[in-house]
Parts: sequence; C-alpha cells; structure tokens
Amino acid sequence: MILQVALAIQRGRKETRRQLTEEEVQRNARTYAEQVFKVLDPEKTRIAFNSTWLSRLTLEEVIVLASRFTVARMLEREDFSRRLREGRPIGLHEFLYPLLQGYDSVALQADVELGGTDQRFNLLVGRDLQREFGQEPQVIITMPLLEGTDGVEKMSKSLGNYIGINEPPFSMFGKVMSIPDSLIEKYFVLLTDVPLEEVRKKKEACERGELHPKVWKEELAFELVRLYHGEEEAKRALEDFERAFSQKACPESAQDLCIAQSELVAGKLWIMKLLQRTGVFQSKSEARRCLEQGGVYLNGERISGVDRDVPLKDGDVLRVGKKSFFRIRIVASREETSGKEEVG
RNA sequence: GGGGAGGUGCCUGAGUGGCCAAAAGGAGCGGACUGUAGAUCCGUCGGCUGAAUAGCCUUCGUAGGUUCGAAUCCUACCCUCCCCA
Repeated sequence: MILQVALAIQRGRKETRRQLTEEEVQRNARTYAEQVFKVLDPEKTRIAFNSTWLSRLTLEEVIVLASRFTVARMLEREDFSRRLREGRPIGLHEFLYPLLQGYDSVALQADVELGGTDQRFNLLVGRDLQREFGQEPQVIITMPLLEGTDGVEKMSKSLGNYIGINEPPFSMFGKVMSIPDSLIEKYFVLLTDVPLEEVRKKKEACERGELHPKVWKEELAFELVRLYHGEEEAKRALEDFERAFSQKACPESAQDLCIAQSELVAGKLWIMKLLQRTGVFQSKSEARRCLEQGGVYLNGERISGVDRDVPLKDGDVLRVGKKSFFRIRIVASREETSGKEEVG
C-alpha cells in the first residue's frame, strides 16, 4: 500500500520564503526521517522526494494541470477565501501548491493520503486529479489538529509552540507540563495509546476534584516521554522535573558547560562571559536583563550585579531563568570546551 | 490603462517635524505566588561598551533631498489592497 503523508509547505504571513539549497533540503529530509522512524518501521518504509517527478514537469504540463481547476474551486478553501475577504494578498503560486500536492498522489499512485483537517482541500484535489489521470482516487484520512503548548494555535515549528518528537526527555516533559489543563484530554486521546475509557474516567475524576490536574498532566508527560524515549528516561524526566520546579534544584540531566582552566582568572570568571557561554541568550542585553531581574543562580544562590566575577569549580550548578540548568565542568584546554550546539 | 487607500519593532497596531528606540495589546523573557514551564499579579522587552543617574550605533518599504533636527515634509522607485476599464 502506498501511503502518502504530506509534509506541509510553510506559508508564512510574509510570502517571501527563501529557496532552500539542495543540501538544506537533504538535511531537513534526514531530520524528518529521523523523527518519522520513531513511529514507522524503517524496513517497511520508502521515502520518495516529489522533486523526482515535479522537476520533470514541463510548462505545458503545468498549464494543463492548472486548467483542470477553477479559481472558484480554489476559493472554496477557507484560507484563500478568508484572505480574499480580508484584503490580504494571495500569491498566484499558492494556487499551484494544492495542484502539485495533488499531482504527487498521481505520481505515487497513492492509495491513502494522510493529513490534518486543514489539509482536506489539498487531499481532495489529489482525488480529483487521480480521476483525471484514470486512477482510482485515493482514500483520504484527516486527523484533528492539535493545539500547541500555548493552547491556542495549532502546533507548528514556525510558531515555536511545538513539542519535538526527538526532543530530549527533560524538555519534552517540561513542555507537556506547560500545556493548559484543558488540553490534557485531547493530548491523551490523540497522542497516546491509553484507552479512551480510561481517559474519560480520569477526566471525570479531575472534574470532581478527586484527581489533581497537575498529577494527571504528569501522567501524560510521563506517557509521552516513555513512548519516545523509553520507561527509564521517562522516570528520570519526571524526577528531574519535580526536582527542578518543585524543589528548584538541579535536574540530573543538566547539560554540561565546559570552561577551560585558561579562561579563569584566579579561579574566577566574569559573570557575563559565563552567561554568554550558556548560549541561551540572543544578545548580551538579553543576558544582562535576565541577570538584573534576578534570574541567574550559581549553586542555588542568586547572582546579582553585572559587574561580578564568580568563582567556579568543577561540578558547580548554574541556573539561568526557570528552565535552563548547567553543570560546570572545568577542563584543561580550550579544545575540550563545548560550545552551545545549534538546536534545529 | 484610470482613480483611491496603504507599507511602523517578533505579530497586531497608534503616531503626521523635536518630549520617538517609537503609545496600546499579544507573543517572548524575568520575578512573586502556586498546582507545573498551567492560572494570576508585577516587571522587562533593538543592539553595543567590564556596566552605566552615561555614551554610541542601528530601526518606521527602498534610495535620495529639505531642515539645526525626519517614522513624520519633498522627489523617485519597489510592494500590497480596493474600485473602474
């Protein structure tokens, strides 16, 4: 069976979207694959790139494809009609996306296409085009959209309200804990294998005040971390979370922050230098603000004042803001120091 | 082709010569509190300077110009939306 899962083409408010280089596309694809294989069996999965067939389309073929559709039908799509109503721009090329995605179904001779409910229009276009090309139209399966950690917008990477499938256990756990209580049920239903009956009972218990929402949410967070990282990691994440936020202590899984011996002056380092090394700040002003507002702790003790050199020793714990913990490692040479690796 | 409206910080959106790094709200961040990174309240929210009751740099579509001084006035250009053809 050929199952098609469309990876959404991002349409930002600003339509100017940078063309990705071939390497970037490849890298993104690898990242997606990595995540997908947390769920699918790699042995039974084949990944196809639509550039394989789309780049071979001639202008003539594109025009023929476009002639199969009318503007009125395009405007059936909620997103388009709304923007039209609100006087916001719609790029002509955007009409092409549903068409090309539909053509993917033709090229793959897809049996089933899977997507969020917001993809319904595009999925249906696939059926229409398949019929045009004499194929049996695919079955489409749409799934409810899941709100992100803000509880309002749909979960998306560009909105920054997502929980990554390949995220480290601690932050995955924490992010789940940050969703509004009202979303706990939905997360259980859509993301876990916990029987619906049980979810319903827990919800009722919650409403009766017999089950604390925080406890229930912890069960959810535990379950999700277990799913993607295993039982052991889930236990650790739970413990770490309790430790970090209920007791405000350092979680076991704190990231190491390596400082070279040579960077220290009389065993001390200027606090601003130290903060820079954590990589959690976009700018020095941001770091300074956090420091001035009392968000920096060394071994549980609040550091105040920008003009401070702090003594550092191996094993010290640096806390920056609510959620970032670092364990200081003093190393011999600069080569061993770890910079902040980029999070994609 | 003709006529009209408009482009402001991450987003929405006020501002029509100096009091503007730019109102207000949202997002983000920090603090307090707590039941969690949830709710609420308070604060913060361009950048740089070893740090500041200071200074400097960059930003109001782009490029020039007027002016002691420009998001604000002028010129050209780019872009978006609406109406007519």
